[in-house]
Amino acid sequence: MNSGQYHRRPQMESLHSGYQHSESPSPSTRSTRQMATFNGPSRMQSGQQYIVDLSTTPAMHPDDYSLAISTAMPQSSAIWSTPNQAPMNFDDQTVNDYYGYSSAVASNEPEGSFLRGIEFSEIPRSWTPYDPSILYESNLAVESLGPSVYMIHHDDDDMHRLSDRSTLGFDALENSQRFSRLSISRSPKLQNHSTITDHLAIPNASHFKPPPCEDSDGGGRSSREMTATDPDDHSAEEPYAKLIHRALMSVPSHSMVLQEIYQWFRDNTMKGNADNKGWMNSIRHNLSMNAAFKKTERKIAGDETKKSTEWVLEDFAIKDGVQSTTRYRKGTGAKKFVKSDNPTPSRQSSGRKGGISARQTKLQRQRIREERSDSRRGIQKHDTHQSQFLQHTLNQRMQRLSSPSTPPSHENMPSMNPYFLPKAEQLEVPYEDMCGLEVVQGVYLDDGPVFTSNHDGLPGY
DNA sequence: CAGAATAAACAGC
DNA sequence: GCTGTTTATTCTG
Repeated sequence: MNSGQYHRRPQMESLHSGYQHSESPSPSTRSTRQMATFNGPSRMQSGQQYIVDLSTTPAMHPDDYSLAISTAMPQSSAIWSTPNQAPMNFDDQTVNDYYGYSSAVASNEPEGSFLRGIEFSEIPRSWTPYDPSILYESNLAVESLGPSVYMIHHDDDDMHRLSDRSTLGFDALENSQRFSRLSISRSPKLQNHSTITDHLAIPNASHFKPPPCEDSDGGGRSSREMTATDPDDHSAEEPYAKLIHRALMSVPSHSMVLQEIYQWFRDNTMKGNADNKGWMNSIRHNLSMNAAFKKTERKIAGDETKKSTEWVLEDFAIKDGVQSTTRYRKGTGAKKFVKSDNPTPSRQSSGRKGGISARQTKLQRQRIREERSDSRRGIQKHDTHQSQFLQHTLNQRMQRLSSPSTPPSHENMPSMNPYFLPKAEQLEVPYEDMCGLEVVQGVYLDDGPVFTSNHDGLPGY
């Protein structure tokens, strides 16, 4: 395989070479708007075209490759499809009930309206909203955005518009995690650009700890990571599984071939710039071992004999994020590996190298933390106020969760995913209280998760 | 002890 | 040689 063929900078993917600009009536709004159209990327079928509403981004620069997506999506068929799955209809409650992920993947709207009216196959692989406020307004999942999203140019009006969102009060805080994730997903390669969080004056969401039920990892560690206290060094903080997850989330299809993942790492992480190829091995290891990633084959258009192997995010991973690869080994569940009494010297050596590297990583993180703590002392007083504000908000959330008049929403429901249930100590509210769940045991098989309840032998949900 | 990084053996193509 | 899977080891929190 020619690895070079995948060497595209993700920031450049947003605009296909077929980009054109025109004045045309919007088919969705029937009003005359300034529109840009462009053909899709290579994997789109020929003839498919994109419509971008520039009216929402009056200050788009020609050399800014970020795009605006119209908020006036046609409300037609509700199709959720990924290239590797049969289309899933949001309105089909039976489908959503099984996995419980789909509608909440994309939207907080009860009916789950993420990308209603457009099919994923029509979306460029680096679909990139230009204005983060669009995400805010349309409840799009920020997690679906890659680092390339955060390249925004310096435009005072836009910045003021963003800053204005900081005054939205509770609603703004409700969505603070989205902004938080924006900040933590910031690409280190884009440090020379303005970033959303650089200008967001919302009670600085990047310092907030997300509610536990929304913690993608479900563990305390990740709370530290996901709060993005140090947005610049997150790539050094995040484990491979999460980085891979981010890579796949950066494209609308949530799928990449291995070489694309490699390239994403080169472009967006420090790991990908290492001299050796150990990081590639680690990526492959994580892809293989983590149930969040599924290998699929897709025939290459034009040549039915050739197939490309793509790695796709599982539905639950799209919604919930990934969990540790170590804890969760495909097919074997929590298989315990038997240590051999006489490990080969080569294995010993490998393990030692891994340990040494882990220690170096830790020291590096310590240095970075120390440097940043020095530079941040001036804002600590502000942080204290933010923490109190956050605690108040979280209390409100938890009250709503436990209120009998407020049934748990999809958003707050723990998903049934093959990572099993999060540890009890990680939950401030027991799952049973939140969702009426019984004690559930699960086994993940190749065909998917299988759960049993503690009575009647019926599924536990 | 769980999680993470790392290396390497091995098989298939 | 690349890809994918699996096993093993060490170190950290």
